Amino acid sequence: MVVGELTEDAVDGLFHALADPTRRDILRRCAADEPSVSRLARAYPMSFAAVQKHVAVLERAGLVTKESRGREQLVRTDVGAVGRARLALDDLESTWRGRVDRMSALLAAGTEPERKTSTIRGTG
Amino acid sequence: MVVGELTEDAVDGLFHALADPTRRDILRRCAADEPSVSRLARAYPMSFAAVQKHVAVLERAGLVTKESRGREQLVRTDVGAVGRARLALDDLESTWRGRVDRMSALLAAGTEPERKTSTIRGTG
DNA sequence: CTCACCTACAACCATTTGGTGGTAGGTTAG
DNA sequence: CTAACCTACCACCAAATGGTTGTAGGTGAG
Repeated sequence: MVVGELTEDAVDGLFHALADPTRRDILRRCAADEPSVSRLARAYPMSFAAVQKHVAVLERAGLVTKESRGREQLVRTDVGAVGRARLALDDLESTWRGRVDRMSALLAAGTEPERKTSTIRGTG
Repeated sequence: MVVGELTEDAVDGLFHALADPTRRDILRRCAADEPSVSRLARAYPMSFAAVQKHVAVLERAGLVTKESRGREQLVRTDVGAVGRARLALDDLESTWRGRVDRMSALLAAGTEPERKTSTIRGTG
């Protein structure tokens, strides 16, 4: 039992969303700032609709959330969602690492001061 | 090997290769075992050529290696490569962790340590 | 109200992807 | 040698992706 919350489709969407440099840049921008979609769009050499689609892909993957503020939609990166991608990698690795190694990884994570500000929630 | 040498293209290839359930399953199989391409192909409800393409995608991403043994090509998962994907996620996270940390410091020094949703113009 | 702006959504197009089959070359067995 | 097998590579096709433009609706300012 590893990532019970993450279905194969969810992992597909997660990695697919991450497999694009524009989308990864959007993630960086919307983690440091909280721009509207149109302001985001001005940062890239493509149309507003194209950026809108990228944001939609990220939103479907659960990597960003949108918050209505007036006539704008503020986009913000869900920091914990990247933790879900990490869990998907853990799940992959656990296959060939075995349970003992996995447990030691958990122990190592416990002894080290991991980030507390980004709670890794399996619930999406 | 320094891992900071991950180019954007490399990250693209990594995540794209991981964004497919068949390819992820191939990774699991070829980490536990070291099957030939044809034996691998028999495990999936698709043609040999299709599986061959999936293996090629994984190989280009550096996730598996092929070893010639007679007339066969044994496929094996490069365990360290998944670590590279993890580092790509680390890179993503570190970007905004640093910036968020800096912004928090600025906010703490200047005004109340609340979110930046506090009044922007006027004091309300 | 009008005007400007932001957003969502549709239609459309070029390219890529994921699948198919077929063919050619190399290797092991008989 | 022939036969059987494994692999690489080709052409082809349907579907998805990434981009474009255009249109319609909602919101804020004057």
